[in-house]
This record gives sequence, C-alpha cells and structure tokens, in this order.
Amino acid sequence: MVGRSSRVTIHDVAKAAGVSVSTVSKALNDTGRMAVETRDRIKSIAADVGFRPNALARSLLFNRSFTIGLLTNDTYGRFTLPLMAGISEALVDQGVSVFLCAIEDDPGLAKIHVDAMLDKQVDGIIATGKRIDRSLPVDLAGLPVPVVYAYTAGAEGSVTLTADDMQGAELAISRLHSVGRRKLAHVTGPESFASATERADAFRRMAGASAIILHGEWTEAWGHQCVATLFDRKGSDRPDGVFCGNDQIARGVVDALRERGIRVPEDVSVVGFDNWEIVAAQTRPALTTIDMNLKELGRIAGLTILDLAEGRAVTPGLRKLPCNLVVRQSCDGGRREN
Amino acid sequence: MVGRSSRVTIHDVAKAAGVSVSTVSKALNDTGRMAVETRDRIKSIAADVGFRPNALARSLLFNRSFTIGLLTNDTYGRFTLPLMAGISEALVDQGVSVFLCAIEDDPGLAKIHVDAMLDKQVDGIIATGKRIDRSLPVDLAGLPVPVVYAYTAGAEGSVTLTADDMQGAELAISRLHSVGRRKLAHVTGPESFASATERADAFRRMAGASAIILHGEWTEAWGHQCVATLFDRKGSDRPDGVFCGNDQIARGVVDALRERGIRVPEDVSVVGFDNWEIVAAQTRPALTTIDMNLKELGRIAGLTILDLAEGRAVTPGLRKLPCNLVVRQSCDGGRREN
DNA sequence: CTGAAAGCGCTTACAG
DNA sequence: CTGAAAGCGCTTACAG
Repeated sequence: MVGRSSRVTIHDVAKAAGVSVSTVSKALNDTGRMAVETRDRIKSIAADVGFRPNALARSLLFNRSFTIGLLTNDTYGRFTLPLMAGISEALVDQGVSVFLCAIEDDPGLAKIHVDAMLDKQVDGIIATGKRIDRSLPVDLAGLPVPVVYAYTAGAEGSVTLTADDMQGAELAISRLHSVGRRKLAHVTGPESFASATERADAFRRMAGASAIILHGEWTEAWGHQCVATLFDRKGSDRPDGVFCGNDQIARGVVDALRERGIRVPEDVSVVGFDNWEIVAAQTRPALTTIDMNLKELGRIAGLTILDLAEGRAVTPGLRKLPCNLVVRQSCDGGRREN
Repeated sequence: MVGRSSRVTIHDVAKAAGVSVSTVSKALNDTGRMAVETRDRIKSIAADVGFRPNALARSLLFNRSFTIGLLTNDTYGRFTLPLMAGISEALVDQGVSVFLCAIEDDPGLAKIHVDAMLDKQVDGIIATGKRIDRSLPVDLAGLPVPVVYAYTAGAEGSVTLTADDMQGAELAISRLHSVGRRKLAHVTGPESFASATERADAFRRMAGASAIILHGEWTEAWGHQCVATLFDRKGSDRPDGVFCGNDQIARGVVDALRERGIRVPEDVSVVGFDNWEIVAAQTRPALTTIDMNLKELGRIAGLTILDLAEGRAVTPGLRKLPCNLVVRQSCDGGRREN
C-alpha cells in the first residue's frame, strides 16, 4: 500500500535548482555567503519537492542524535507517564525524541535496551522507576553518555531528581492543622519504603511522638483495616484527621469511614498522597492530596539531560523538588474546632 | 562528570588488529571469506576494545533505522502502556527501539512529532489512541513509511487492529447466564462511543429487547446513580445481574449495591470491562471483567509494522482481536438459580 | 558568490 | 585470503 518511496535527498534539490549540493546545504542552513535570491530560490524549491534532511546523516556528522532514552521499570506507568509528558514537553522544541524502554526488573532486558540505545547514539539516558530507594537492575555509571536519575536511586555522584517527601508530608499535615484537626493518625505503606518512612518522620515531628502511625501495604484494604483499628473504639481516642501515605490507602480509609457513618470531612478530615486522578477524584468525597509534580520533575530531567549532552555543567547530587497540595472535599476549607 | 569519551570505531579495531576496516567489517559480520583464525582474532580484539558498531552509520547504508514511532493521544496511558509493552516485547529481539510521542489532541504537536520521526527515518509508525472510533489529529496516510493503527480509527484501506467489543460483551453476558442470571441490566458509557454501542448491541441481542440499557458517563458516579434507578424499587423488577461498560462503572455499581445491603455476588452478579487492575482488583468484591488483551494487540501491531517495514504483504482492513474473561469474585462460579 | 573535496562510521562490490 | 575504493546523505573548510 505504502511504497517506501525513496525519499528526496539534497541531491534532488541540487539538481532541481541547478546548483551543487554544498550550495543547497548552505542555503537551507543559512550558512555561508550567497545571493539572497539564490538562497530563497533554493529554499522554495526544497519546499516544493518536499525535502527534509535525513537526521541520521546529520547525527553522524555532529555526533549528536537528538535522541534520548527513558529507561523505566515502572511497567504500570503510574510514575513514568507524567514524567514522560514533562520530558517530552521540555525536549520537543529542541527536536529531541525519546526512546521509551520498559525493562521490568530484568537485568538482561535492561542491558539489551541500554546497548540498543547506545548503538543508536542517544545523547543521554534518563532512568526512572517506581521508588526512590531502589535502583534499576543495570549499572548506568561509566556509560559514554550522560545519565539523569528521576524518581529512582542514582549511582554515587550522579544527578538525581526526586520529589520532596518530607515537604509533601508537611504540606498535608499543615493542612489538617489549618482546618483545626489536632488528633491525627498516619496510615501508610511498608517501613521498607523510604517514601513511607520520610513521610512518617515528618508526621511524627509535626503531630507529636504519641500520634499513631500504622505501617502496612499501599492498598485500599490496608486503609480499611486501619479504620477498624482506629475508630472501632469509644470517644476521645478517635482521630479527627488521617494523613494517608498514598491515595489508595486514603480511599480505603474514606470508604471505611462512610460505612461506619462517620462523615468526611465533617467528622474526620482525610488527606492522601500522589494525586492519582483515577483514585483521588473518584473517591466520595474526592481526596485532598499531595501532588508530587512528576511532570515538572520530568521537565527538569529533560532540561538537565540536555545540559549535560551539550556539555554544560550540572551540579551532581540529590535534588528534591517540592510537592504541592491539591484541595478537594476530603479535607476542605471549613475549620472544625471541636 | 561523564565525558562523552569519543567512542571506539571500526578504525580503532582495524588499527589494533593490523588489518583494514573492510576486513574488520567482514570479520564481525560473518561475511566474505577469510581465515577462521583471522576472524576470531578480530572478533576478540573488537570485544576487548569494546567496539559496538554505530547504528546510525548502518542505518544510512541500509535505509533502515531499526526504530519505529508510537504516536498516541492517550496521555493517561491506560491503553497505551499495555500496548507499548506488547510492541516492545515483539520488537526488542529484532533490535528495534520505539519512540513514544504523546500528542494530546494537538494537531500542531502531532505534526512536529511525526516530522521528527520521519526525519529520524523511522521504519514505521504505530498510531494509537483512547477510542476506536476517533482518529488522531493528524493525517498519516501517504507517509513514506508504513502505518499500523491500533485502538484508534485508521485511514481508508489501512491496517487497523482493535479489540472485539462485541465478542467481549458476549463473553460477559454468557458468564452472567452461566451462573444462572436471567434478569440482566447493562450500565455503560455514552452512545457516542462505538465501544458503548457495540457492547450494548451484543447485550440487547443476548439479553432480550426488554432488558434495560442505561447510557451515561464512564464513571463510578454513573454506576452509583444507575443502582438507584435499578434497585430502589420493589421485588421482581430488580436485575440479578449487571454488565457494566467499564470497570469504573462496575465499581460504582458494586459500591452502591453494598451500601444498600445487596450482596455481590450472592444477590446480584456484576461483570465489568477493561480489567484495569487498579480498579478491578481493589473493588470489594474484586471485579469479574473483560480483558481486551491490549498487550497482545501491541505485540501483533509490532509484528505487523515489522512485516510492512520489511516489505512483506499485509492484508489491509480492520482486524478485531478477541477479548477474554477474567474471573474474580463479583461474578464467581457459583450458580444462583432463584 | 559557488563548487569540489574530504569526511562522519560503516558496508559491499571489485581488484589483486 | 585481504584491501582500496565508492558510497549512504549530509556539512564544512577550502579553493576559485
């Protein structure tokens, strides 16, 4: 159906214009000196015959492919996609395209993808994952191209970007305070996750040493279960505000509270973490939550890899980008002093 | 930190081996005739110095970049990611890498990405989206590379792959029948979606003309609302089985039933559509649902674009791939004849 | 002001 | 059995 019609090259333009290929090249690239009419004539002929320079040929010359690789083991894409959107946004005007490589947790597959990208002369690689305290199953140090780590653990001395868990947690807890909640509980994921412990540390610091922290799974079911623990008892021990380690837990908490006839946000305020729309916006009431601004994180990762690819200096180290609060109904504006 | 150490080329290998570059090329590619010792010696030297051929140079020669583009307007990635996983799986052993281009619904952005991919000499483009009855905001017909459409509307005479909505719906309804449900209702998305009407048509055909079909939004809220309509009335009019147009609606239905004390699956069986884990698996009880096998669809799309890129004939037209049933608790195996 | 030549990194006829 | 030459599509000194 679609015959790989051999594409029009600079030679075709040269022939059509009756000049040499060097002249065409200079005309189109606005380099060299030539009569402005010649230049314009060549440009218009090039446009007429639909000439587009072969990027591969240029890459070979410039040692620059205008291509980067995004390596991820986050198959589900919950973190990767917003990141990818930001990267793409930052790089598209520079003419940079992105290879997406999903490697699961397979070292062999990772190596194949990395080698394929290097063979294709990517200008850099952005590594990303689903947690900030684990690295991808492949060693990216010592590669002949720059690497930026985003939302995954980076090598020693590398450039690593991540969300500021502590600051995000502080935002959540401040919010609960600002609506008058004082008896807070924190329901979150396993202690083996740095994200869980960082958020829990912030909670302990702000809510007081006696405030309850429950570590478990990152699931709705865990949120449910914790409501039984926290609320199926009498009176004044009950929390009036729950900060959840992610939106799934928060959804479980909200659902379980509703089943008990405990009103959110009138009786108890709930704040989640992640701003994962599908969960946060569909919960009844919709979740007030923390957004890690992963798209912005992606944008910065894109700009950073570009800086490195173009030889500009970038300070290595771990850079934490701020989260922000997204207000919905589960912890809305009304103050509720008891 | 990471100095773009100028990579080792075939010349370096030639020098190290004391032979010409042509000999190195032939040795490494197992072409030409030469002493097997020479070949082995060169291979081992190449390995020692870490030589990897520059894929760009080869592409220029072969007019084949071993690169394809995946164009999508499904920013959320719900459909794109499983598809991408399948594509990647099908192509990675062939050494083909995938450019992911998220174009939202912006024709300008789409054109930029398509041009960038063509400039980089992609061997083909797979177009995908979030619904099968809308096309991407860019005309992909007449491109100098083959195009395969997957889960988005294709141009006239193109190769288009999609999930078989009708067959999927039939699976769902058969399931409800097989557990003894006879008074079925169908709660689904807007009539403007081909997926909704195809599934509804199958439902009407199998459940009878009088069976209730409710068109609305693809949301949990709509599922909730429909339960009020269907169940807040007396006795025998109530459905004993609900087939939902997607998992979000099904979740709303299940939640609303539970709130009314109607047990799922004991009193009413519910089947969803999409097998979107985050929704289907977290619903209480977890959803029995239809999986569109998007990963398999991606795999076939990948193999098809490869066929086209390598000049093998592919029959054009719309190809519908079968869905399959995923059984969880919301419509489990127990028969419940009333 | 314009063009011939050399070269990016590779491969493939073609000589020897 | 091995190498010099030409060429993929482009750009950039260097002549003229």
